[in-house]
Amino acid sequence: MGAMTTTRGRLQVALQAAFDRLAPGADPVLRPSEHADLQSNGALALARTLGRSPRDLATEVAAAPELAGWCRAEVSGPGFVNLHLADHFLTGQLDRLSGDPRLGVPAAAEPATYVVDYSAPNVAKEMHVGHLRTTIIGDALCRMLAFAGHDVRRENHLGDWGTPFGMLIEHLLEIGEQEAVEELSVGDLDTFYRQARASFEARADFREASRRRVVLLQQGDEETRRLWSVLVAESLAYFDDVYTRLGVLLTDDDVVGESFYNDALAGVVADLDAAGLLVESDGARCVFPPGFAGRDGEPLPLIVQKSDGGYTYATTDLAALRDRVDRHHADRILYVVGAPQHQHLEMCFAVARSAGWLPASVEATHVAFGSVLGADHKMFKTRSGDTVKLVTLLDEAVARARLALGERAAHLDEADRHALAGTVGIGALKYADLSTDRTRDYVFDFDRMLAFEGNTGPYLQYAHARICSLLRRAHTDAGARPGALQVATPEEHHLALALLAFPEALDGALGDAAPHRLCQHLYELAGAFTTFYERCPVLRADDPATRDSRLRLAELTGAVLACGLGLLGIGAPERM
RNA sequence: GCCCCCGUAGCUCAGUCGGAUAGAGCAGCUGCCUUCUAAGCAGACGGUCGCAGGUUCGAGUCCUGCCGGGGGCGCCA
Repeated sequence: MGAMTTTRGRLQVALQAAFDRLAPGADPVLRPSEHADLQSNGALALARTLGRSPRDLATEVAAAPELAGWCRAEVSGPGFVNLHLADHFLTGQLDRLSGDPRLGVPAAAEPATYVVDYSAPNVAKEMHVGHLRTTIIGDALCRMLAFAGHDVRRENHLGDWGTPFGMLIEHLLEIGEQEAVEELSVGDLDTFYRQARASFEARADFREASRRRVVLLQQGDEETRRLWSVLVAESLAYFDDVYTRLGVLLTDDDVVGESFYNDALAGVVADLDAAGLLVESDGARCVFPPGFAGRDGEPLPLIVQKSDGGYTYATTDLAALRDRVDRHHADRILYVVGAPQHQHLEMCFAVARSAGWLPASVEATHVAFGSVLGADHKMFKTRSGDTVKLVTLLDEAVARARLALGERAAHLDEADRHALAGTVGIGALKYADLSTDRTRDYVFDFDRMLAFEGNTGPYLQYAHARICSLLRRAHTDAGARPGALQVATPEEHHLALALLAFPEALDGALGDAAPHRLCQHLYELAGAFTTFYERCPVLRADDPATRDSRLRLAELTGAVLACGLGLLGIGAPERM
C-alpha cells in the first residue's frame, strides 16, 4: 500500500494534477478545514506569482476532472477551494479499511533503522519523576515507529558506571551482601543510596575506601566486579518490575549501560586526538565544537578526559553514538532526554560529525521534553522537598483509578477490578504525559488526568468500552451480519472522515516525534463516535441494512481506538 | 554576560508549510436518561494570542527588540 491509498493521498494526487496545469509543481496546500471536509489554499499563494485573480485560479481547480464524481469542490472566500468527499467514496475507502489489520496505515515507504535511547535509570538509585517522561514518551515512539514499519532498536543507557560505585560497593560491604540484596530486591534503593552517601560525606575512612574501590573496579578486580554486578542485577530486577507495572516494552535485552563502552573510551579520545580535534585546557582534554559559547562568550569545551585521567559522560555518549552507527547501522538516533541536556547533546552531535563518526546520512535528534511540575507550577516534589518515587506515583494513580471506578466496577471480581484499575490508572498517567506538546513543562494533576471528561485516557477507554458493549449486545441479540457499509448521515460522514484520517495522524505524530498529535486525533475520533452514538441508533436502527452498517462503523472505530491506544502503550479495556 | 525552551479564555491545553469568524476540556450557566454504558450528548457564555515594531494581499504562526517564567553555561552524570 502506498501513499495514494490514503484518503488524503488520493485528494493530494488529484489536486496536484489540477495545480500542475496552472503552474507545474505548485503546492495545492491541502489543509484541514472548518468549513468543509478539507480545503485547498494553493490558489491564494499562486495568484501573486501568476499575476492572476485567486478566485479564477480556484475556480479552475474546483473544475478539475480528477475530482469529478467523488469530491465536490466549491470556491469560497478570497480563493479557498472547499472539498466535500462523496459518501459513496468514503464507503469504499472504509470497506478497504475493515479487513486491514493495519487500519489503512501504509508500511513505511523507506523503512529505516531507528535507535531510540530512553529511560536510563541509575543503578542503586530510585526511579523518580525524572524518569517518567523519558520512559513513557520513548516507549510510545518505539511502538509507533515499529508499527509504521521501521526497525526499532531500544536502548536503555543504564547509569551503571562512574565514581559513585566505589561508595556504593563499600556501603554494600559494610551492611553485608545479604542485607544489601534484600534491601535492593524490595526496591528500597533510596535508603541504600542515601546511607552510602551519608557515610561518604561523614567519614574520611569511608571516602578513602571508596576511592580505592573505584580504582579496583576500573582495574577489573574480580571480587569488586562481582560486587558491582550484584548491584546492577538487583537494580535491574527492580527496574524490570517498574517497567512491567508501567507497561513499557523495555527488557534486560535493551540494556546497554555506560559500562558497555568502557573499553571504547580510550579509543574515542585517541581518535579525536588523531583527527586533530583535541585541545588540552587546564589539564583536561577537550574538543571545542564551533558555535558553542559559555560564560563570557568563551568557546565551550566538551571535556572527554579529565585532568585526573578519568573519562566523562561526554566520552561515553560519543562512544555510544559511534556504536549506534557502526554496530546498529542506525539511520536515525533518537535521544528521549530532558530539555536541559540540549546543549550537551548538540555538542556531542557536532563533535561526532567533525570526527566522522556521525555521517551526514545519519540523523541524530534530541527528542526533548519539559519538566514535570506540581500544582504550584514548581518542580514536582514531595511536601518535604524530596523527589517523588516513580512507584509512589504509579500506586497513587492506580488507587485513584480504583476509587473513580467505584460502583461501576462492583460487578467485577477482585482480580478483574484490580486489573481494570491498573489499566485505567496507568493509562491515565501515560495519556496525560503524551497528550500535550512534549517540549513544554507539564503540570501533573491526578484529578485532571483521571477525569472521564475531556482529552484524557479514561475518556478514550470509555469510548472503546462502550463500543465493545454495543458489539456484545449485537451478537447476543440478533447476530450481526457483515452487511454493506453505508455512509449517509452527517454523523456517519464525520465519523468516516475521522476513521480514514488515522494514517495521516500517525504519520504526523512520527514526523516530529510528537505523540500528542496521535492523542489529539484519537480524541477527535472518540468525539465523532459519541456524537454518532447519540444521534444514530445502531441496534434500534430503522432497517437491518442500516443496523449492520452502523455496527461495522462501531467495530472499525473500536479497532482504531484500540490500535491507537496500543501505539501509545495504553490498554483498551472491553468493559469499564 | 551568552545561549536554549516557554508565554493563547479564570484553570489545563490544541492550533501541522503563514490562510476564512483563534479551537477543545474543566469550572460556572441552559437543556437532554421508559430507549444501544448519562463516566455521555447538545447549546450559550468566556480572547488585545505577554508587549512594541517589521515582512506580507493575509501573522497566534516568520523577523527584530523588550517584558515575564523556567533551564543551561570546564573537569558530577
